[in-house]
Amino acid sequence: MTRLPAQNLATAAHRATLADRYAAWRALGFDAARCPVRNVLDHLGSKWSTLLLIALAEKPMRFNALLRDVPDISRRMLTQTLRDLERDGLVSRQVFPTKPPSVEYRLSAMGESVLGPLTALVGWAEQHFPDIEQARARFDGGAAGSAALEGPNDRVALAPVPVRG
Amino acid sequence: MTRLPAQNLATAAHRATLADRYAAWRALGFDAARCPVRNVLDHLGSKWSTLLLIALAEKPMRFNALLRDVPDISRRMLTQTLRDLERDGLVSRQVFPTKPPSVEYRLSAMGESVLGPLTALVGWAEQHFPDIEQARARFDGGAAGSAALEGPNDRVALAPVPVRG
DNA sequence: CCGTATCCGTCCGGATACTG
DNA sequence: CAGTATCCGGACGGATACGG
Repeated sequence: MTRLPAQNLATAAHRATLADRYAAWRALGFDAARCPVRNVLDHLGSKWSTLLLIALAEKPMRFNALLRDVPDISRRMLTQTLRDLERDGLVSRQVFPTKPPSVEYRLSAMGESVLGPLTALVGWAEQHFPDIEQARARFDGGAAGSAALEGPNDRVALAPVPVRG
Repeated sequence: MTRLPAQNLATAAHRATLADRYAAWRALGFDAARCPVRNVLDHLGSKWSTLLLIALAEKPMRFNALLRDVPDISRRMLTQTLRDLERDGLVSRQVFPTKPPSVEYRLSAMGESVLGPLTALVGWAEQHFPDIEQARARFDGGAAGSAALEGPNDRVALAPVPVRG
């Protein structure tokens, strides 16, 4: 009733786009090897890769600089994540034959091209972070806690679904 | 020399945006609990959540429908991922008191709002999937294989970096 | 300085069987 | 139909020590 029509149109468009791709993936047999979501996004969603891409977005950095900059990462995970990113062609590794040797990591052209979509998603995450924390708090303490706060928003079952017509 | 100036400007803007946020996170102590990337994107990047969001983008679905639709997912992971998405407020769960009971999952308003950024990222993944596969192939077999293919593209170390000024 | 190797605990995630 | 419980292998991920 009081919904925003513009927003509905926008999400409807996104729905259609995604539904089409989803159907296409299914048509291709939905092989894990051929599904971009499972092959590409799973890597990007890995614990540290996004953070590293953002760190490298600022400027090229050396190994120990990254180690200091991303506070909780361990040597092992830094090496491993950088290698994964390098393997996917998002980051390039440049060795300077100094003594002691120094290695610099920088975003490749493809790595820079992902910053756009990534920025959008990070922006969404920041914008909705309060809502998400609120939803989590409601969900976690919700069962035992206040039932009166959310009365009319809880959708109740009114029209039973026919069980597999 | 032959770079595209427009693209450089665009990525420069993204760089600046991300660098600012990164600096802001650092200023806040970089606590894991307060970093949207680590708190929100890690969940979205989880193995199945993106796929489920896309599946639910098409239309609301019931448990076993999702189980059939996302071929490789197990009951356990489907339950768990749906609960996580529900906890974050991206998916709502509606129980119909039929016999046997039926449960329908649908995107919440916030869940629909993520489709935009997600579509962008999925689009990027699809667009660059061939390049990524190529990069992987080069990286995996690259060390032993053809060195002549990529001659002038390999950046060599020319100017040694001063070791911590 | 830039990693690799090793050890080791934790959690992810699949298979199966069972309940309401 | 829609889950929960249990088991179990393997991957994730930290700490430490060592090598180039």
